[in-house]
Amino acid sequence: MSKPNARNSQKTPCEQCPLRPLPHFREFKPEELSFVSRFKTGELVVDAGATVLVEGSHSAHLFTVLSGWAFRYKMLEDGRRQILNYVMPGDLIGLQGSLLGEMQHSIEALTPVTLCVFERDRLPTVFHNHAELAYDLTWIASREERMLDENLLSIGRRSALERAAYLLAFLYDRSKVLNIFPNGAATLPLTQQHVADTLGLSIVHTNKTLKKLAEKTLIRWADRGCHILDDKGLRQLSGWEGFKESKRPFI
Amino acid sequence: MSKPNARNSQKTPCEQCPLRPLPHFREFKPEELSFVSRFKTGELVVDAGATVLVEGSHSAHLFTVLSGWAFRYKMLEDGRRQILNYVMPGDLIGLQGSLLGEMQHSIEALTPVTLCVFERDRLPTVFHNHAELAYDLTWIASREERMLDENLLSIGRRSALERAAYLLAFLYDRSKVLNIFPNGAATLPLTQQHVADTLGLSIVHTNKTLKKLAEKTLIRWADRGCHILDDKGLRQLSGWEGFKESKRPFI
DNA sequence: CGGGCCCTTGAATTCTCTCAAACAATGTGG
DNA sequence: CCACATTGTTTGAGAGAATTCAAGGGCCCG
Repeated sequence: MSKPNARNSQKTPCEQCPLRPLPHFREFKPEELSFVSRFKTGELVVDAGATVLVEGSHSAHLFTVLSGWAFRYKMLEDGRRQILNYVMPGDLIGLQGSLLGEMQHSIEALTPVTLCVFERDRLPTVFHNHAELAYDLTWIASREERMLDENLLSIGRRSALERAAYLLAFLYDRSKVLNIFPNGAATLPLTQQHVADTLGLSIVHTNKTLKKLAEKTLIRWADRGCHILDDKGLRQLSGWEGFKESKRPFI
Repeated sequence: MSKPNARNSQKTPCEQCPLRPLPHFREFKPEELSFVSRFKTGELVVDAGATVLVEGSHSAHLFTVLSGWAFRYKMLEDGRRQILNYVMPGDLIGLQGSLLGEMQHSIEALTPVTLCVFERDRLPTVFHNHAELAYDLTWIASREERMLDENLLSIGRRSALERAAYLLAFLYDRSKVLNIFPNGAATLPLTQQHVADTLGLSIVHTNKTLKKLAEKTLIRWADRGCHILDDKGLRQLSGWEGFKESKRPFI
């Protein structure tokens, strides 16, 4: 486990947030925006591979991902690891598992990540003075549940091939609306070990399964990442219908 | 899929709620109690085996379980079923998956179930006028996430025997604080098919796995249910530490 | 008494894991 | 620039886990 190597940098005002103009996110009223801008106390930059939060710790902060990818995971005592979900720009970190109290999972950066930092102990202000934002928080928690439900269905009941196809389609679906693939070609910044730990498979079998997907020209694995060639084909193979999500809130 | 066979019966006032006095739940202020009592519009009784909510439907209601057991599940097109979580007295139904919009999962009663009914479209009132209750809603969503995280870890990374032990310990842990085992002997009202669909295993292999737990005198399967003989042994075998939960809110 | 539901068991097959080894790409220190 | 270590990917083979198929038994209820 490497050190966070965290640097507090100057703060990007929320009014100039590069994510907020995206059509994927709901619009904010000016007063909401100004409150969030005051709620945000700083920024945190984390290296790829570094740990953002550790299971069992108490974190005084909530984070919103400004850029980069990360993942949430839990481990068993003997080292077996299960990746629970992935975190991308616009996602809130720190709400999952508990509002207060110990973190029930760890978070690790997959790429260099920039985080907006919020003080957890100012949450009551949100609930008392900003009902719409409080509603958004619950909505966000509910969205996370929906993803976990899907992942649970997948791991529990889909075959290895369907599972892999689902995961890649899922990550593609989430990321494509975030304008993070400038050249158009979607590359997921994962290793096969991450895929294995998400699907609940061994790395050897994961490799053989991904190879089958590549043989069907649904994906191509290269340059330490997964290139999505045919997202529709992946969804079809997995029997997953994709997200039915219009605009979503983000804080 | 059988019909709900739902009956609206007379309403138990929240002031006389049999669950609220339990030490497991946090105390309510009088005004919170009176608001919830007005928020509650009725009661619904559902037979064992009946479907409470169906995936894809729009439900105008939220429910709190007053008595009985149920479970949330999702299905693939070809009929494979994954049970996502169980629902017991004090649990809120209808928050998972989406605040508004289509249900993303179905719910089925395991025993006869009595539900307190709330109007979903009065949720904004909660957020605007009852910040503490709004906070509780988010807390409840967060608790559900924690359980889903644990279940995901279990299905993804635990062996069949560990998984079964975890599930039974988990259900026992949740139910023991609810005062629903009057005689002291804990019996979980499940069939082995339910266990199989929760663990992501076939029914045959589930049966053989449960038999091993019985041989270790951790459980006894009889009378259409699972008798917990040694919950500490189950936790130990599964490597699960149990809930670290003090008082919890409920609505 | 028959039918349905649930539990149980055995056997063959399929899937997935572990072990083992090798290769490619990258980065580091000399 | 090369030697070397590290990380990530690939492949084969044997062992182990879990599935499907098949059949039988117990119990409750109409």
